[in-house]
Amino acid sequence: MPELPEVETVRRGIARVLEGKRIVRVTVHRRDLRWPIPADFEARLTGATVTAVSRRAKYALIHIDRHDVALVHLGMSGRIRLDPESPETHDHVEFVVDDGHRLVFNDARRFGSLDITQEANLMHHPLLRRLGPEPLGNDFNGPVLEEMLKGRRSSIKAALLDQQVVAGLGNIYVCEALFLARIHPSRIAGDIKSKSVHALAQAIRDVLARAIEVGGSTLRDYVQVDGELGYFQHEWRVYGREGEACRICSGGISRIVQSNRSTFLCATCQK
DNA sequence: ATGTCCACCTGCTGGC
DNA sequence: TGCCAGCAGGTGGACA
Repeated sequence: MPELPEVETVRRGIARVLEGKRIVRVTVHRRDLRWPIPADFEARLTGATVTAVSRRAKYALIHIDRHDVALVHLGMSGRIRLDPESPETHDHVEFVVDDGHRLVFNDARRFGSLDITQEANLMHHPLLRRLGPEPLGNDFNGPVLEEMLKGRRSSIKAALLDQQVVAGLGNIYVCEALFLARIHPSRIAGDIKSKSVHALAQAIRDVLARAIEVGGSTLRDYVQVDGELGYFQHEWRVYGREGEACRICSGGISRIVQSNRSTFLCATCQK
């Protein structure tokens, strides 16, 4: 479910609930997620005060006043519910804070993961250390993307899904960004002209920023912390629209399969 | 090194 | 109604 914008939306929701609060109870119902939740996970968090909630790529990072950081990855189906009225299947972990609010981590497919590590080692964590630049950060722009793609012989679609090239994109936003930049997903990454790569970098920033903007609005009512797809899905230009009309040229949106995943594109607009 | 593919797991949909 | 194939927002690790 979650690519960078959804994780950012979740991060904001978590931050509002946790920041400055003391964690009074952590309950793990199931440890065998993508990787086992460490045995000392509960102990290291219980009694700690949350100082900040940040994000790196698709990881939400819960910083506590013990020089530790909890890593939260939602995988494909992970969600976080705030003060749920009733339990659901696949509720794996619960966090209770000192003002009574509860956050519940639910993940049907268990591709998500939870870990805890020392703050000083955070960026050396095996799951974080190889990540490429944050697309919305100051370290990402056209020339940087160009450098990352130089010599790459994979398709641009595959390259953008590689978290070492740019961190946080997934299947939806890669499709959308390539459409905005009018680049065909099958193009060889390293062969794309400089000007197009620069347009692509901007498209990536634009589409992510817009999705966060719209996703964030669902949070205003305090309902979902959650990470359900926000309202941005109504703005999808190609993703999930096979057979429908391109919003630019009215031609049909097509679906192809690249590395066993669906890619959506307009073959007229994207060259 | 780089690129491609599989595996991990559950739930849902559409066709028969 | 049931069954089955195919699909789903991720990604580390095995392999060529």
